[in-house]
Amino acid sequence: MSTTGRGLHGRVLDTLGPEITAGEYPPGSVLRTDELAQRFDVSRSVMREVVRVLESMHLVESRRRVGVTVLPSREWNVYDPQVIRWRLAGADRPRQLRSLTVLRSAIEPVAAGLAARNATAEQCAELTECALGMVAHSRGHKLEGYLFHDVAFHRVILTASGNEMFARLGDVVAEVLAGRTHHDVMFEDPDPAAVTLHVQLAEAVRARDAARAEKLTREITEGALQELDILAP
Amino acid sequence: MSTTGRGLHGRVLDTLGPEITAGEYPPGSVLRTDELAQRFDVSRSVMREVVRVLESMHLVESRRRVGVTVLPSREWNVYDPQVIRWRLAGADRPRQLRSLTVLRSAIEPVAAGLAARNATAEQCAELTECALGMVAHSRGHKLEGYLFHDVAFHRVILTASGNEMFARLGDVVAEVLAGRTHHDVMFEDPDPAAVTLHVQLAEAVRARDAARAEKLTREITEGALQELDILAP
DNA sequence: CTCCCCTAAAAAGTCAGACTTATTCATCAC
DNA sequence: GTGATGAATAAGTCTGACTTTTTAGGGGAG
Repeated sequence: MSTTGRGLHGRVLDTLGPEITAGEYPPGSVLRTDELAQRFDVSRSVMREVVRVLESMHLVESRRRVGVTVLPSREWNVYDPQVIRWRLAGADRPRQLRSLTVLRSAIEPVAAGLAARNATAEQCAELTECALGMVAHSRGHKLEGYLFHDVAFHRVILTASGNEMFARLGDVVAEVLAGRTHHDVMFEDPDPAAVTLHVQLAEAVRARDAARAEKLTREITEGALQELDILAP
Repeated sequence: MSTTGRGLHGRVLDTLGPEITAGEYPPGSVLRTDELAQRFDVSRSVMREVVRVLESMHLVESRRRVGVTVLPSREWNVYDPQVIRWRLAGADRPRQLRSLTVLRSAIEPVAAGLAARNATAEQCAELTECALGMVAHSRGHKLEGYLFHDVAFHRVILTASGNEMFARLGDVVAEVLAGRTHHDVMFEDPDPAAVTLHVQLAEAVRARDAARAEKLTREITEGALQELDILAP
């Protein structure tokens, strides 16, 4: 699941990328391509490709006669799935999880409202199926099964919204939900109220009730915010 | 403003990237690095770096013995500012502008609510200044001046939210607003109601009234949706 | 002494060519 | 028909030489 193909290039990237996003090099630090190539025992060609990719993510900037400068985190492409994974794997995972949960709380209600308007019959069926799966795994420490259906549920909502920007956040939501299950809260069974909300949301979408779908999703995401001790607006 | 530095690498990227995002190569099309290098009259090294970057944006996938395969748009990193610019410059600009405006309508109200809680005194002052600037340029075909202050206003809101994911959408909002002014609607002076809403929003943030700030922003973004004939939820 | 220009050095950028490796496809034996 | 074998292909990697840009430093003119 660590993504980046298995070429030499990918392996170097998967080491250097996390180091940078973890803040191991303070902004303004200068790296030299040749030194990096030596350190990773790869040719300059490979190292240059790695630097180019990091540059396209705005993690670094390469300038002649200067070297490869690490940029401040304000510049980073924080929506790049790769960058998100690297940061979630690093030390400031909690902060990251909060940012993303707040993002969810903004996006998902609107997406659900659109899904209620645009979802196909097939998507409605998938939604119901996922909700039922969540119910079935909501008791007896079946956290993995619950997570699976939860992720699928939210993915369908985002896709069914018909907005590609929303659809592309499916992976982000999946990471957030997985993070919550695996590392942070949720030691026991999920909150029964949350399960009920998902079932009701599936119904609302099927009934084409956009306002209700939006409201229910707002309740779901508010629960997620509270779990992380983020004040509800 | 076309971004990507001025190396050979950047120039090739600025040609090939837009071609791909414009859909000139249907998904599944196979490009060969050597042929591309010939076409652009650059060495394979440079071409490989370009392909690597396109791959990191999930526009293409490179596989041995196969070549460089163009991926379906569903895979693209549509939040990459570079990709956004390329697509906005291309043929499906209108669709793109709609997607982004819907995204705005989800994000900005929540961001404004957070800004009302977190904005510094300095940011409140900036906000007021921007709003006054908008008022000053709201009559007499001073569209450029109006746009400038409008962009600055929304940037401050997104930054003041304190959420880095929101803050990073400043550029996107700037592109959307600029697109609206330069190409699409708005032949005459801006809607006076919108100007008033911005002034009131600046006041609400200064007064730390999160609920009001959120509601006012929702009205602003609903106006933007209506301009593009997108049904209001 | 200050300021400007000129030179030299440093690091990225570019190129060319040789070689390696993985993958696919077609052929052939069973 | 199925499975193993081999050859062809295109990306992947390495090396070394050369170019270009930018900065820093030194020397000369005022």
